[in-house]
Amino acid sequence: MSDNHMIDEIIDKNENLTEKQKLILEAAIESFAEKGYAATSTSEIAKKAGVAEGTIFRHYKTKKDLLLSIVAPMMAKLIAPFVIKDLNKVLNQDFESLEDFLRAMIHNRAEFLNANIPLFKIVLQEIPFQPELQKQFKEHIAIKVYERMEAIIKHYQENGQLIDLPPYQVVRMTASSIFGFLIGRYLLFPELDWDDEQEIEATIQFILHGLAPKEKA
Amino acid sequence: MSDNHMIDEIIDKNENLTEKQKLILEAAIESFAEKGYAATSTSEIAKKAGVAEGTIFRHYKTKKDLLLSIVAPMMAKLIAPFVIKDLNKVLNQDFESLEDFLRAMIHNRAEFLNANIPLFKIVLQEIPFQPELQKQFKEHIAIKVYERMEAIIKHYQENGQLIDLPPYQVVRMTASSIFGFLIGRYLLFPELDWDDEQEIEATIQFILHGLAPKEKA
Amino acid sequence: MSDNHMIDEIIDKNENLTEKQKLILEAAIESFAEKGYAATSTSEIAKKAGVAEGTIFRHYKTKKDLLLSIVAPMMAKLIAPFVIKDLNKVLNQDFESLEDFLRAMIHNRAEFLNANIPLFKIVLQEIPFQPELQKQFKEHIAIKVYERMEAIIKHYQENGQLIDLPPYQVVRMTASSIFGFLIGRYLLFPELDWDDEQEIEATIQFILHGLAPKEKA
Amino acid sequence: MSDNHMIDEIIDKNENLTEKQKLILEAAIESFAEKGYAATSTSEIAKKAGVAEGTIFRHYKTKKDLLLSIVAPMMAKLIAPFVIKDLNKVLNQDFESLEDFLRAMIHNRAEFLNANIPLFKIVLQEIPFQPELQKQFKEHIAIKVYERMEAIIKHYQENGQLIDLPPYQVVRMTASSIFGFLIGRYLLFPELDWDDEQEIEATIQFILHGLAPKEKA
DNA sequence: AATGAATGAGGATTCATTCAT
DNA sequence: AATGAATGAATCCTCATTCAT
Repeated sequence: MSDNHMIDEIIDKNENLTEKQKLILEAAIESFAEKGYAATSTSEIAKKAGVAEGTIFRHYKTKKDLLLSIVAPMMAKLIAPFVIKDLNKVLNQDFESLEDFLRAMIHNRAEFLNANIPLFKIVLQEIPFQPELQKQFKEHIAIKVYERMEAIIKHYQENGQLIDLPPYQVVRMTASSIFGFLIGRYLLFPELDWDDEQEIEATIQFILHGLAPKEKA
Repeated sequence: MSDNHMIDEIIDKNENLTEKQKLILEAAIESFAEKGYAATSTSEIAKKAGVAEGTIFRHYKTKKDLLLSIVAPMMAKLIAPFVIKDLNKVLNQDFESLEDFLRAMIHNRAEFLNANIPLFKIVLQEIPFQPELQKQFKEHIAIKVYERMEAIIKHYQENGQLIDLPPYQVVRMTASSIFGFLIGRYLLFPELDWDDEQEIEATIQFILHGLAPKEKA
Repeated sequence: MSDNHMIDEIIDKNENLTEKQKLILEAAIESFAEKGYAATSTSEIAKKAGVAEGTIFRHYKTKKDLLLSIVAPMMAKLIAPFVIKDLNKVLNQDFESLEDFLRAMIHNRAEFLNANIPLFKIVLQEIPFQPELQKQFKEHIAIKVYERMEAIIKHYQENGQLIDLPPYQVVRMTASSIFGFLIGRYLLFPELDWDDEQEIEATIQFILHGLAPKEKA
Repeated sequence: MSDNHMIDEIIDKNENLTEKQKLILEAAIESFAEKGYAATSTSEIAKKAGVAEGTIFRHYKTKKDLLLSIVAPMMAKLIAPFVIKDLNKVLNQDFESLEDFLRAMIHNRAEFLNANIPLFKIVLQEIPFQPELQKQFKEHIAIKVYERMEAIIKHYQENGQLIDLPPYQVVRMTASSIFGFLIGRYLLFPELDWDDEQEIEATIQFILHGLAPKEKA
């Protein structure tokens, strides 16, 4: 809940930024999300932001710089809860059941994404084409986050709440289910009526049953 | 197996196409998949295809035309098995168990995608930006395919093999799990060693358990 | 006389060039000579040539390419008479006296430059800033040409027509005198009335006396 | 010796200049000499000088102003020794022989240029493109200086030390020889080992012999 | 069917200059 | 005096598209 509204955070509350710079970032996020990075022109961003085109380049050396200055903090924030130092401790104390942990995590990240849909779209769409982003993604998500998740998974496997699959499979299946929901909810069919609580609950149950330990005879 | 190798099918075996046209399509697919539609120039495609720049426009009125002529048949083929007329019949006879049906479907589509990764990438990446594609996607996938799936889901729900959730949720969870695997397998970490049989089997079990009907007292 | 009119030769008579390409070269030469390479814009060249700006870049990858395609052949032609294979032979037979040789050379090169003043200006003005040109200049002029001149100088020193200074000094003084005349004549004060024959003759006499062998007692 | 080190004089010792102004001039001289006026940006100068971009324009209304404020005093200093009021008197008393006069002049100007190579480069390179400079050059060099030289030349012609050519030819040949040396020495081949004393002496002898009066029968 | 020269609008970026602080 | 953010025109260059051959 506390780290929602990335756009606010990386833009409005950032006192290092000029007024114009904020306008540029807002305009860039909107356009990149809507038409993609490559199909958005800097003149278009300038016009939307109400600044001169030169102003963009005073603050961001290149157009790609502008993109990275938007996406990099988003990726950092996106994975932040997975890399807080005392995730493990918190875990043992607060979430005795996997179900509660899953529920907390999903709610937390869903709220975060819900508050940052355009940024999320940009990240999803540009990672395949921007090697810098891929590098960041692999280094942070695939390594730091994965390490944490592995520990947590082993913890729940040891106390018998989780099937004994290789951790990466557990991660893949959980992540697929969660992102599958979020992508359907926010990117594919945002115009439909969604009962978020119920959808999340169903997703949690799906994961839990899908990953339930095998019954022993 | 039979409908694999889209690229071959929509290019090499298509006798309506000039030799040059085939070269253009191959070059375009390669470049679009690698750098994205917007970031690929027609002159680049011409060079890679070894044809004159003008030749592209003799066959495709615009660059977008070229994209659509690549993506539209791919989308059609992708969903083909779900819209064959006698899917339902085949179903009743061939797949008494949901597990067998799922296994057959996943194998079939995974092979298809495996044989058409660049095309799959293009579809995934361009749908968000091309309204024409979105329209096709929604009309075909979300409607035709969904109708079929709904029938099949109801069938398995009626004979007690499937949890009693709204069909769209069943579709979402199943699709998430399958695409989650495929995206990880082919797009995110293609360089890793994957034991495809085992991964698919684990995915099937995850879906089956996740969607197993509630045990009745 | 035969190799005058470089502009004609590198432009009008070159059948490899498009009509437009010729217009571009003419316009570029005129503008570069008048305002310098850096201060001439490609849009200006296009306008003067009556072609679209893009046309320039279809034929010359970059603006610098355009410059080099103008200057390189000029430099080659400029030094051509000094590197013809049988310069030495011709020399012995045709020019028994240093005076005749000097007169022939000066007339020849003066006519050449007279016919190519804008190109000569471009060469002079851009060499200090274009490393590629400096390289060409040093490799061709300073080495190939110098070797030839050295042989000729030694020849005239041996038969007692030339002072016994190091060849590079002889070259420097001769070149200074000739270029000094040409620069004054064509670049600094082209608007004055010059009696070319008389000026050249005076220059030749200046060089000859300046480089006359010391009288022996 | 006394008027060497123009850069020092027009910059460091000039108490009218702010500290920042001095930094700007130094940076501008370095950049203009290296890349040419047109190819040097004001932001580059600002960066090299360690001042804000705006600071340049506080002191120099335009970029061209900055150039002129560098070049004009250089041109003035360059010709200063030729326009001192009592050059003629000094002449009669101090330099009975043309040779001594030439030697003194060459040494003096060579030292001056040696101490101001970048400024000299800028003057040479920008005169062809800056009408203001051409005007100054013609008015001062070609007129004031030329008048003095004419008087001196006539003086030495009258006392039989100099050939009876039109003074402008004498000037041209002398100037060519001297500048020919300086350009070779400082601009074309500064990396070679030069024995300055010997080169200057040879140049003087070349001029003297080249301009020696015809022997009378 | 195929070419490739030609186009001119539009691309990202740099420029000299201004002005509020 | 000095700053540096802001400007928008101009920079070089690329683009998708056209058309005569």
